[in-house]
Amino acid sequence: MRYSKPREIILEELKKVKTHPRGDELYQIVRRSLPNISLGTVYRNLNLLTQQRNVLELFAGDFNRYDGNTSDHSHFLCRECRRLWDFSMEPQEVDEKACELGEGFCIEGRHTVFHGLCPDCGKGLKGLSE
Amino acid sequence: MRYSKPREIILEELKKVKTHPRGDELYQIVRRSLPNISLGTVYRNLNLLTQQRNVLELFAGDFNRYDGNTSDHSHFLCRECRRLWDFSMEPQEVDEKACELGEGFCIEGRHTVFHGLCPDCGKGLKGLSE
DNA sequence: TGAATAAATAGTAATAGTTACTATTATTAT
DNA sequence: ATAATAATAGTAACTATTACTATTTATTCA
Repeated sequence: MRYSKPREIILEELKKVKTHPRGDELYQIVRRSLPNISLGTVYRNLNLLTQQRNVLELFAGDFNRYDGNTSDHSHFLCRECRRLWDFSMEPQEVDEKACELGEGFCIEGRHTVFHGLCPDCGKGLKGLSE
Repeated sequence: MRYSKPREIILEELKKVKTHPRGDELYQIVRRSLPNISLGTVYRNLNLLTQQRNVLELFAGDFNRYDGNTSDHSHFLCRECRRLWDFSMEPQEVDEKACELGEGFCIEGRHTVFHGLCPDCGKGLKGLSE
């Protein structure tokens, strides 16, 4: 993969923001540094950076969101306002049935999605160890 | 909320399928029983049923998917084929760094989203206990 | 250096999942 | 039954995302 200035700035700006912007929201941010950047360039590079694991693609709420923080952490999605919060609590620490009113978050449930390669798509990989 | 035949069949059909269909996919399924049903009706009712917690809205992969099984369970998203699998393993059981080649699933990571009400939106609720 | 190459981009059009709208139909209460 | 109104069918509109193409730009190698 070849170096590109737009890609460098896209990653840089994503790492700066604490929220989890959608592609088009990040486009608006990046446009402040690169007024002529194209929306497609942002999306294309977000997909690239996701594949390289330089950014995290979050499927939560309604649209794809991107997170420049690739370290393992959870999120909290409010069913009312649809905001996506960073959430440091580990899944196993939380009694999901209880409304954690003390913390201010009323946790109604959780959903864990593992990701990687399924048996079909991981076949080539499996071959390496055989 | 008033009874409606379409809604009854939408829920019934969703509970039948083992996969996690998108709204439009479920529409195709329901059309076999109700040929005149409208796509908007399927989406509207999926949103309703989600609010009532009769179905689970899954944000994983790329589009909204719906799960008739509201019991607590995880999913596995393949980054290659984008299929979403049911996954019985509990988050805490899995060493995410290891490729679980024995099981056939190569787990590269996980993402947990808690859901409920954030401090702002849960204010009314908090008032009850004060 | 400086062409040759091919990857990446800008700008735009197209795609597709989802929602909004409106006239009509169907459910419920009186 | 009849009134009130929630839900629907059908369609149009919306919007996040992707595809396409001519152009620009980074890299290679003579």
